[in-house]
Amino acid sequence: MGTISKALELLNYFTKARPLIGLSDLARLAELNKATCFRLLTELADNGFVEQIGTSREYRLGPSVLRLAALREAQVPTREAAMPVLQVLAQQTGETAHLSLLIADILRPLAHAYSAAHATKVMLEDTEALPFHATSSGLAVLAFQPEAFRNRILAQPLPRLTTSTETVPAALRACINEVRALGYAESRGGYESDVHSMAVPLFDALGRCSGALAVAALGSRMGEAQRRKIRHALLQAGTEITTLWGGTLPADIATLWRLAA
Amino acid sequence: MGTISKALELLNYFTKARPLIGLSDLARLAELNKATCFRLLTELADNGFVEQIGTSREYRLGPSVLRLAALREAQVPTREAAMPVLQVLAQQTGETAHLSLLIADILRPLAHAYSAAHATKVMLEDTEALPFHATSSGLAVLAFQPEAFRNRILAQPLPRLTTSTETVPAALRACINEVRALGYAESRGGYESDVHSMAVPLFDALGRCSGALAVAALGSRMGEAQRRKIRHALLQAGTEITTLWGGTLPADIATLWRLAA
DNA sequence: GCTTTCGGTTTGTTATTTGAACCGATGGTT
DNA sequence: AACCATCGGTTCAAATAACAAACCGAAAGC
Repeated sequence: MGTISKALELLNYFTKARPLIGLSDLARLAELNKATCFRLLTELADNGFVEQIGTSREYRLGPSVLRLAALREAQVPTREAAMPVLQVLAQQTGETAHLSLLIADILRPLAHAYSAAHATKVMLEDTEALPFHATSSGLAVLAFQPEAFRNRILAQPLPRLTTSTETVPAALRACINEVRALGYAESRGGYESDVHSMAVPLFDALGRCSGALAVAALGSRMGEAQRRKIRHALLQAGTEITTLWGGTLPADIATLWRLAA
Repeated sequence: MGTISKALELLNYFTKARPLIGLSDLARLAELNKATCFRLLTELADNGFVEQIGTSREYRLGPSVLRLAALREAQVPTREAAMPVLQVLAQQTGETAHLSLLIADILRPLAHAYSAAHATKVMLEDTEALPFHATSSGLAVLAFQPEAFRNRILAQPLPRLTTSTETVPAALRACINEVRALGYAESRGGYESDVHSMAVPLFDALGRCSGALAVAALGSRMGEAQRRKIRHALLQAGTEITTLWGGTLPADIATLWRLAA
């Protein structure tokens, strides 16, 4: 791995749950030599990608990312365009809606919207990456990636997160085929035991699946009527976001979604 | 300069006016060998900081920056917090308000708001960096930096952008002293000949000046009454944003602003 | 006051980065 | 159709920057 990747990877250790990291900590997390980590950090800091917080000497993400993100959104309004649709989706279904993006082989939540309908809801403030094998979003994305990508993911260790987590590659491939046949994915407690979720893939302008849109509900609220409602809202919102992104649904998905709607 | 800085600097060449850049172009812009540039770009692409646009093979900013920016805003709500204040400022003054951040020794516009009051307004869609010596924002920031920083900037070439641009370091130092004495900066056509602007410095939680807030007006509309109005609105908005940032105004500035308000 | 850990620095060794030349493909010009 | 320039991308010896371990002084815990 090159130096640049190492430096950029450092940025990934900053999370909502852990916004400040000290040099030694970060070196340990990234499994780097302290001197190396220091050099990487100072160079990142020189460019405004991290900054040091006065007294404690810890590091946090810097202001450079703001400018770049504003630029990216201006050119490809990803988050901004999806946000209102996400909110409507949460409100329509009464559950938590969230959108994830496939970035460098990792599926990362980018935005979410909560519903006020229930006192209990699925929270995902601190989720940093969604496991492909254990979430509906993961399966939805996996189903529409090149075979090589799927193989790479399924060859990795697939941790059993709950008693319901499917961890057998062959079984997961069967799930994935089903996702392709249905046009959406479903997970019943595969990630957290009492969370039931449904997801649809999202496509970019080149027809590649670049993310997923999901609704995560408490398992106890997930009756057949609710599933139908969620599926319907999800397919509609998925179409909408893909359109807003200037994306194109693969013909078969477009057909499936139209029939189900 | 290290490899990381070279790579991160590549990201700076993407602008609103130039969102897509080809390999050879970028290599020329950054004055890098094409092979080097290619390696940097692929590593950036591996991490989602740039991506290649299908057919044309040009590069653009990638989705990674979105995630990082969302994280940064969650911890330090810079842009989001300032935006509404900026809009009010534009509306109150009837002119263009903009906010810039000091990032790695460069003053970069981060957000702006236009007023609907006049058919003619100052646009700054494509501005990527504000020269310190020729803009009110630049002078406002410069006035509250460590002496070493000022020296560094004033030792660089100071291009004459208009006939009104002040380019003599000694004269600029006098201007800067005046800015410190007044608590705000002013530029009359130093950047663009028919644009007159006023700016105040913004401070972070450690009392360091980390940016500037400015109102840019057409010179023809800048009478004494308008100047007073802008100054008043600017000082108020500057106080507000600094507060929202959890920042602290230096005691002397706080006094100056209170007296002028 | 002892020990650990912190952020940061120094050093010689090592491995990565670099840049000129080179590809095949593409697209305009004559 | 022959030509030429330029594109994105690749190769490989030479140069340079990254690396790990040991070391600092300062602060914190005990």
